[in-house]
Amino acid sequence: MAKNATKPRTKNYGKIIKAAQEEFASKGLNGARMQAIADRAGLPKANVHYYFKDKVTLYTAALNSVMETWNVFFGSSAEAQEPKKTLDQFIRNKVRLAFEDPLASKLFATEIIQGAPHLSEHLEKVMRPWVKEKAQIIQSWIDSGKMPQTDPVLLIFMIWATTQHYADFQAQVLRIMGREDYDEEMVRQVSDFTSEIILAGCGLIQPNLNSRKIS
Amino acid sequence: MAKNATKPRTKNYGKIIKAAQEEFASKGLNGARMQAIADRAGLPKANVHYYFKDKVTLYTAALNSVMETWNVFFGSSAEAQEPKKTLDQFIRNKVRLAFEDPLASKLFATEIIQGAPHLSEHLEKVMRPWVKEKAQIIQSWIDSGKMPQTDPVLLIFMIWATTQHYADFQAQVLRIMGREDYDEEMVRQVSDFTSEIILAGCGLIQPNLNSRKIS
DNA sequence: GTCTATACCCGGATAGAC
DNA sequence: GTCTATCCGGGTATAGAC
Repeated sequence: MAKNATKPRTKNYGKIIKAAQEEFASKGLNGARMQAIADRAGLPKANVHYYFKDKVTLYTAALNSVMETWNVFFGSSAEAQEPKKTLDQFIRNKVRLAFEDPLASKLFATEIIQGAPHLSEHLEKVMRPWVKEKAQIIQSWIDSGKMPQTDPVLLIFMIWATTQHYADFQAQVLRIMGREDYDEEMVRQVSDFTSEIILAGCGLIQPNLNSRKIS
Repeated sequence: MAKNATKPRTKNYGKIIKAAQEEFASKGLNGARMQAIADRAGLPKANVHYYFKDKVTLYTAALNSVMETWNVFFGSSAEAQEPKKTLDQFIRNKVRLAFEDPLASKLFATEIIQGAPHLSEHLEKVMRPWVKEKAQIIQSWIDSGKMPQTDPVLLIFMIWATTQHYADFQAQVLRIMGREDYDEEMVRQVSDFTSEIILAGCGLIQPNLNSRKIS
């Protein structure tokens, strides 16, 4: 992205971004403290301002960093494979991401809830075309008789909502299930459950092949 | 809640709570401005402090007000009816609530994302037992052969996630669909879609009875 | 490029008149 | 009970030494 990103400068840059993601995700833009970010990064506060001129700039950078990561993950996920396998893989990837990097999802969610003031162009320029493209793939499956009629966009929303829930509402999920933390076993169970309900809901598989009770 | 809530005092009380819900939902606890809340309520700032001694107290009150409303809605929703109708009704009620009062959901979501620091007892004392009770009802349906084996708790999470998505991620949904606002037609379509996928996913109906393309 | 010390402002809270 | 004027802490941002 930068022209000469080979300098040692880049090292701190990354540390600050990561610290910022953590702080912004748990406190929001206004609740976050530059001091706290500096502490997490192991730097004096003024140093942070040296790299990022102000709070909003840093916030935007942290947000963009998350969006880039997500794009790498889901950019060219599946071209025009078979629906069952493609949707299953997509759901499992999203569930894993939610459990492994909940902060990214929380940061994004907070921004959207507040009306996406710093992300509106990204929604328009990146996410909207992305959804359009994927929706067309799904539609082509429907048209060619590979899956029953369903609204592709609402289907994508449903997958997003269900998977991100485990990242964004982590505190609620853990409290209600009486757990301290997530573990690998739960990733598997949520993946199985979510994939199964949605694929069966779309008529791609028969309901209830291997559901298990969890709580 | 108050002992003598008959005084004119109650009028402002309500106005402030409502104003607070709006402000906190769109800005978060830290981003919200007492001045802005006062303006929305049409009162001088000091007046707000007369009724609520500080910002956190007001925030908690706004949050509790939302929780009470939700409890009224979903407290005794369904005893031990038949699964198909009960789940369908529950989903449709939640969708409608999401579209009609997105602020309540946003306020709640922001609080949970940040770790539920002001809601932990409510999660423990109210929501956890609520889920436990509903999960038992679902389990009894499974045990009596009225529906196939599924994890009741994950099912509840899925319904919450999918429905609340339209409230919390309103900005994203509208942008991606290229819409300006929600309307009655969309409430219907989302209700139909969500109910259908989930009921079919649980094996309670056949997939795709009346889906329609929306975008 | 790094860090300490500080200026400045914003906003929550209150004192005190009406 | 209502409102104006003000105080004061906390937090962003920067000046300037190293």
